[in-house]
Amino acid sequence: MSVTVKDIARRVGLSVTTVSRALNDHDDVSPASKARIRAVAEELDYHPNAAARSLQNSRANTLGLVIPLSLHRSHDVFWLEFIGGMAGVCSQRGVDLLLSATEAGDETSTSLPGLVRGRRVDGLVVCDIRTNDPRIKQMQRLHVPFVAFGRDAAGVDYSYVDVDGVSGVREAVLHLIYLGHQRIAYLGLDPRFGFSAFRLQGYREAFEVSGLPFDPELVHEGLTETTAPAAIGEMFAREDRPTAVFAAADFLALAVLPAARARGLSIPRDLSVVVFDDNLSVQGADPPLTAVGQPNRTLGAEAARLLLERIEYPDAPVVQQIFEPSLVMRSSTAPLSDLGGKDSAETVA
Amino acid sequence: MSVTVKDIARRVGLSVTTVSRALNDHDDVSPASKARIRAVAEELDYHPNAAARSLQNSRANTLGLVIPLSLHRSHDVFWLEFIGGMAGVCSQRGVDLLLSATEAGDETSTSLPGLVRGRRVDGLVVCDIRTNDPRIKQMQRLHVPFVAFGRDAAGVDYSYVDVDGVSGVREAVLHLIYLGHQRIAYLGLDPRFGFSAFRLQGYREAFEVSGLPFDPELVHEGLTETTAPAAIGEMFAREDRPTAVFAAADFLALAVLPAARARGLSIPRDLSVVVFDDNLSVQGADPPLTAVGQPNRTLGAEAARLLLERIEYPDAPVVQQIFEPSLVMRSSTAPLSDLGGKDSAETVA
DNA sequence: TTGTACGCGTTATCAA
DNA sequence: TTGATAACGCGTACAA
Repeated sequence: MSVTVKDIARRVGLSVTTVSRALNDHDDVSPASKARIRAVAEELDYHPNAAARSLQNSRANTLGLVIPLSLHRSHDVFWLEFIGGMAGVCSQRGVDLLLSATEAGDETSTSLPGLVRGRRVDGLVVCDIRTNDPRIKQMQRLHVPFVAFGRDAAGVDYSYVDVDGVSGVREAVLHLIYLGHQRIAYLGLDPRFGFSAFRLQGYREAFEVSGLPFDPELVHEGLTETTAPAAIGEMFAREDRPTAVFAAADFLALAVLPAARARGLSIPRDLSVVVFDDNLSVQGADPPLTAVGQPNRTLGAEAARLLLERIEYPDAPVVQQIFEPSLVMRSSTAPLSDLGGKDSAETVA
Repeated sequence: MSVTVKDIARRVGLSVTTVSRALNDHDDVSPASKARIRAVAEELDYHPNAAARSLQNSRANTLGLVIPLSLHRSHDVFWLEFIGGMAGVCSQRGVDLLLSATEAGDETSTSLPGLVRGRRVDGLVVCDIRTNDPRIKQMQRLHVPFVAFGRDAAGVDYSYVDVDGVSGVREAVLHLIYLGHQRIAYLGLDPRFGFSAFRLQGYREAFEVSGLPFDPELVHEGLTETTAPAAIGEMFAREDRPTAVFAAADFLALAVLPAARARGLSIPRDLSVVVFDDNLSVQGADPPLTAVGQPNRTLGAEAARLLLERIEYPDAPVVQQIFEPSLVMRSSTAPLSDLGGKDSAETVA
């Protein structure tokens, strides 16, 4: 059935030791033997048994990615690119990528440390860190090599890769403020996500920096696909409706568009919109939305690199890598038109 | 470092054999021993070494997913849901999911059969089957358990999961024809993709069925993100521009919208649009697009199920599962307005 | 330069 | 009900 070193050894009339060394390119094998052994290995289509190898050198040669596929809206395109980034680095470095997609409530499944302790993987990239995430402590206690994607507000004693949500949102909101907007709504996700606090903080900072009053009434957190439309509709119905909106996710921004249209609000003339995370749905919207872009692929790639390093040098100091998002100007933002007037629809950028 | 059965055995004063059997819930261990052994295992946070287990029973307990992440537009949301579907079934069945994301040109990396022959995985779900895909033959020759997602036009002797691209497109185009359209453009992807032929065939069949002339001039294949805008612009510039468009991918449809706007064509009044694959960018477009929806998650889940079955019963007959896509009516399609008139913009659905 | 012998952690076989 | 032993396939001291 399976071809093993033994088969090759028999075939070439040498010992398994020599075969093993030849295939691993040790330099204490005669070139002649090496050549023959390799030829035979090729001919027999030999592939080393990964399990045996793992068992021998107690390394799985595999990275684990723990990702909450069903927690977010399942079609959150961000993750695909993140995965792609990790996969690229993995294939380049000759390690495999194991996907552990945790279902929403199903924390019981495989314990994360279990994956490592059972030598299924050598380390983990853990996504979607919540504030005060118990998984972090657990992994630290068990000395599981890991890199977090995202961080909880408090902890700073572990390696992570993250985007600077504070500055990303702050710049986005400042952009709106520079355009003259003062009543800027904040549409946010579940505050339990680690990034939620950062994004909201960025929003507040923008107001602080520019000395504008912060109105808590304009902050809507915990919005979901089902609750967003109603909340947005209500917001627009009010007398003192906002003149601009920051949306923490694509689907929130896309819910704003029809709601605005329904009330006869034209974008960007009557309402400016900025969204966090740039993707096809945001670019293809009408009008294309000004967005806070993250280096999706790079985030995944760096997470993988950091993890590999961490596995190799477990005692190396913690590395924390924060990427700056960039504001991509499109045509959903414009200067506040004076007194709700209808003529100042020029974009200043 | 790692806790093994030996540690447990020492601790409870029994043999490793008994420990192993207790942990695997064999019924020839005294309840008392079982309880003690389990307690100690828990206490020591024991996790069986996956490699050792694999080596012993020559099963990796892992499915491989071979997916072309960078080949398509990287943010093709479809794949994320497909992966989610597979991951769900895997976690439910207690097997792991190994992701092998092949880079565009990099066919050399790990040979697919190698993954199985090296016992890295027990079988493969292979995506993005091309016409006459060499990987299929290779896997068949080496008796690698696999399930394809997609099929090449010819082959029918392997297990696959697929969407009925022919009927999906045919119904979509017939919908347009029923609305009175005759000049319907076809915007397609690289014809080397297995599904391309099916989709184009669906397009042709719609014309055959309804007895309308088929105009090859209206067929544009091999469009990419970079080439699409020009091709579309040119198409609209012509005197005999189409009155409706079928787009084989989200980004193609999203490229149609601004091009139409630029020429003063209003959708759906002057131009109807149908797109293959339903997702957020399509739903959030203005207007929301009539789309051919695929059961993304189900496709992934079924692929995983089929593969598990195939691994367990390698000699069972081939299973080929074709899912019917469904046409989701939205507001990008409307009856052909007579003589380019501007008043008959009612939707008939 | 090559071969012998052992161990990685687990499970299965067989005997007690 | 339990235990000793072998085996899975590989890599590596150590000896030759």
